[in-house]
Amino acid sequence: MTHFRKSPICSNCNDCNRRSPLFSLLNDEELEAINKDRFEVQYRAGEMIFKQGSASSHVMMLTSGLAKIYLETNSRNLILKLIKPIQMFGGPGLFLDNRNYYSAAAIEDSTVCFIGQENFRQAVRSNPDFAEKFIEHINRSAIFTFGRFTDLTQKQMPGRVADALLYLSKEIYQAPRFSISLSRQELADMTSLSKESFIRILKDFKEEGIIVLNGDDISIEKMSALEKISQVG
Amino acid sequence: MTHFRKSPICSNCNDCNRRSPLFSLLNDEELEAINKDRFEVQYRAGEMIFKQGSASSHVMMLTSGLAKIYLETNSRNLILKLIKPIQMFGGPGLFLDNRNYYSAAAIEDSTVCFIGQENFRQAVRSNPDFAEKFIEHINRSAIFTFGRFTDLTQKQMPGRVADALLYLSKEIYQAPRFSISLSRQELADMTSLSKESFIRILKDFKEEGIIVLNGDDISIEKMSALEKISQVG
DNA sequence: CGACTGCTTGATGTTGCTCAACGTGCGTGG
DNA sequence: CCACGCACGTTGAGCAACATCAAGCAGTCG
Repeated sequence: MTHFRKSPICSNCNDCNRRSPLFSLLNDEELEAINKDRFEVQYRAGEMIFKQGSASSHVMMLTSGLAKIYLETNSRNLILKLIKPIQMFGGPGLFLDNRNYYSAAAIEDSTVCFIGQENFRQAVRSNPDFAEKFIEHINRSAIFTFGRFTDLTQKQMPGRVADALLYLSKEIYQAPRFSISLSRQELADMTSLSKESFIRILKDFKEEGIIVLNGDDISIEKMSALEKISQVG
Repeated sequence: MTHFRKSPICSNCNDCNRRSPLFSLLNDEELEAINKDRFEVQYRAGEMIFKQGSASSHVMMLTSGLAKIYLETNSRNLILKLIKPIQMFGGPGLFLDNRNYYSAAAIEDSTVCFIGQENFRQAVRSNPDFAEKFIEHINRSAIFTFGRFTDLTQKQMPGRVADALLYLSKEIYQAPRFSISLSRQELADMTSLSKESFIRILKDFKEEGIIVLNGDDISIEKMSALEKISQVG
């Protein structure tokens, strides 16, 4: 089960400060205010962090591990993006109705830092640079979502699988070889395909020598071929 | 062609001020700053307002007419949403790289008010209430996009066509009967269907007595049936 | 009157899902 | 220790959903 840390990994916000471009804009006083009732929670792989529709009272930072942000629908889950350290998430309901418009769950064992919403809001109000940077962050998310939008509605199976592999390689693991901690179902949820279809395309890529596949270990052998497939859709 | 108005429809921002919850938060001085180099452009139906990828130097308000916001892809266009008076658009690249991440075009003859980006930015910096409200606006857009996302990836044809009709009826025309100013292709672009498929489903709805269809005139006869179809997908 | 554009309909082909079966590893209880 | 259940991954077969292609039709503009 989840475990509230008595002794947080970060004793103050300076760690995040060093690593997150957003919080480096706050002065000591503002950081102190945010630091005051900040707390951390640890999650085991598979555990839900928050659920779509529930009340959202905090802004969150992932400080270790790997998490998924996903939309829940009648039938399926749709993974919008993955979150790795140090990234902020939990935004959309903010300043609105304070509800979560997507769900989040840990994929690997993870640590999440919770920042009180009122404190965050106060920082936005008092510090224009911080506000601007935050708007920039939201806009970047929106643009990312647009990209996903066109990818998922316009491309067909091979293009979408290629997208997922490239995303994992370039954005998440930042290497051409990596060991995936997502299940096949979750990989399918990233592409809005059935897991059977995802597996089939993966097999095709393997047989064409584009990737070497061994269980959860993937090595992209022909990066440019994969990029080509991603482009043509 | 487009026509730069020497004598704008709004002589100052008070009109928008009255109607847009966002600008009502600015004081006279801030409004004056924004008003200073504001200008209006009129577009004829079908004309493009700005194009995906181009530089974005202004925040825009639609003050009359009807416009579409759409993503351009290799093959098709995907209409993200429609804009009616008085709504703001043109956001995502703001505070980032100042580029447009979607295209906009007039569907009916329209008037657009252009607000200098630097002036807008200054208002965000100087007025925390305005900043908050603007963030709220962006977040609302993001949430809307999430909804579209799940609708387009999870529902099949009848559900998507029902969504489009309900959107037009409830959000845009705000009546159960309306005369559509979008082409069949544009309606299809709202749903990410081929225009043939869209037409076919429309015909089905007509034959089932859910709508009365006469060219571009649509009357929704069985609203609850349509909502049901939208829900089950 | 002919060319053109947008709408509609039918016929045909492809894509990708569902379902079912089977394999494999892993934990649990006898 | 083995037997069993269970979750996950893999593969194949059949089918539903949707796109594409082609043709016809009405309105419009020169």
